[in-house]
Amino acid sequence: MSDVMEDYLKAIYVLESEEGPPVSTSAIADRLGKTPPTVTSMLEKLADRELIHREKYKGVELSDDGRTLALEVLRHHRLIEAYLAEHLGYSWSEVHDEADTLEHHISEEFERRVAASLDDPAVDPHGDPIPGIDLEPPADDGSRPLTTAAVGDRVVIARVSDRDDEELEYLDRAGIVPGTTVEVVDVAPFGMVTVAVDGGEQSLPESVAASVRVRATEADNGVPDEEVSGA
Amino acid sequence: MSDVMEDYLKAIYVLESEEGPPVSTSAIADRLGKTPPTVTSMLEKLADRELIHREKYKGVELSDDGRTLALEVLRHHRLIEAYLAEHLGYSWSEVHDEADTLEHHISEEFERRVAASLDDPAVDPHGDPIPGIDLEPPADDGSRPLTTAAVGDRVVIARVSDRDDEELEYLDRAGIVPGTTVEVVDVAPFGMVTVAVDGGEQSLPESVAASVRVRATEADNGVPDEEVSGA
DNA sequence: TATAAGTTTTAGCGTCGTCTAATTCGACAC
DNA sequence: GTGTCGAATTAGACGACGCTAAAACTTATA
Repeated sequence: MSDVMEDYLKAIYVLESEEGPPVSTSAIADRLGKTPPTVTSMLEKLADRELIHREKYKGVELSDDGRTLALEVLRHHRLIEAYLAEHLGYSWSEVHDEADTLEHHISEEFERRVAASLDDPAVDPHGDPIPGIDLEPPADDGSRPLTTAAVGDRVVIARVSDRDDEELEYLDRAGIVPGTTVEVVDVAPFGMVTVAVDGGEQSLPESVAASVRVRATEADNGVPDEEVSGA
Repeated sequence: MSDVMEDYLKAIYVLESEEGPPVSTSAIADRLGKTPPTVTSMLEKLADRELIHREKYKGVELSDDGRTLALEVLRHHRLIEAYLAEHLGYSWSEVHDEADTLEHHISEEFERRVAASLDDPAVDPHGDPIPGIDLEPPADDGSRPLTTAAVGDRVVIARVSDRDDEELEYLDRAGIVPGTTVEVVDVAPFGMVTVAVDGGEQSLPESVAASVRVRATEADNGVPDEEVSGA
């Protein structure tokens, strides 16, 4: 397994979680910053090794082996993020890039020691679940995108996508961090969501709001109380 | 700079310290486990980038740029070794392999934070000097190979080469660790050195003794008191 | 249902780092 | 001086991974 293959598997895993299988060639290409032909040829190799199931022109899906490998990389990534924040003083918005490289280069021993020194954390600094040592897919945490909340909802920030550094810094400064409780004060027709946090208000464009996941506050029952789209 | 190039530069740096320039193609090939033609072609690339000076059929020598790069990698390596031992509970004989990989994959930020959390250490767990942030070559530390000591000398273990895991484990168990004071009780004609340590005695074959470096104890003046070989 | 638009794959190529086999070089002995 | 032997380089190949341009497939639409 090369670093590169690990990156493909991780990308497919995340895309499966976001959009469900099958995952398209172009979605992978976009996420990894490669051209579609490059992705096609790597998908052929992954299929040869039976890490994915592939139907030409249709898309791919992780096999059990591929999923296990993807979860191992994801476990590395999130443990490293947690470690950097906890023991080396990184802020939660800085850890992603460092972890993205290191995840491919640590030993099992290192993984064990880092996990132990953190007391086997369940989530990373962005609120994303850390796969366990058994490499089973983490259970659904009941969070949903902020874009599905309705005006008046009081919700707790569960996770913030770690894809974009600048966005993260912005949200950090705005006080929108995992664990904070916010109230939705407005949802504009073009998807802009405004929340009350810390006495102030913050408006988030749809693209950003979609990458913030929330959970109902303890008072609520955890089920969205609006229709979410059709259904 | 690829990982691979960094490995070549580091190897050339170490070989220059051990044997002085010029460094031969085959010495590099041996150290890195590559074939000589492979090394030749990489040396051409390093020379193109002016990281080394090269005379065909003669050997190579680091340029100033190349040396700086080598020292940066070495700084990473030794800082990581120190960090693993100090903060993650690795023993000093286990750290080498992990550091050998990670040294190529950490950011400047990570380097800074690790150095700070260790309070800018001067040596790694094997006793090897850690190049400073200025990337100047470390000054001679006055140590010399144990093979140059004479019977009756009392010396302090200064450094133990980190090349071989098993050798390291053995020396660790024998109590031959940086900082220990030992007395040389015998030097056999074929190079075997026997030292008294901890009330017991340990005999080391020449190959091992050569990779252990010692310094005079405080009582001494730091200058070898025997002729060392010709000179 | 025929065609256009968009996606995916195929074809063909370049670079990097590695190898083996063949050749050339340099140094030392005679 | 010349021959020989070990070290180094050249020649030629390969696998991994990336790209662009062209062809093929899918799907939506008219």
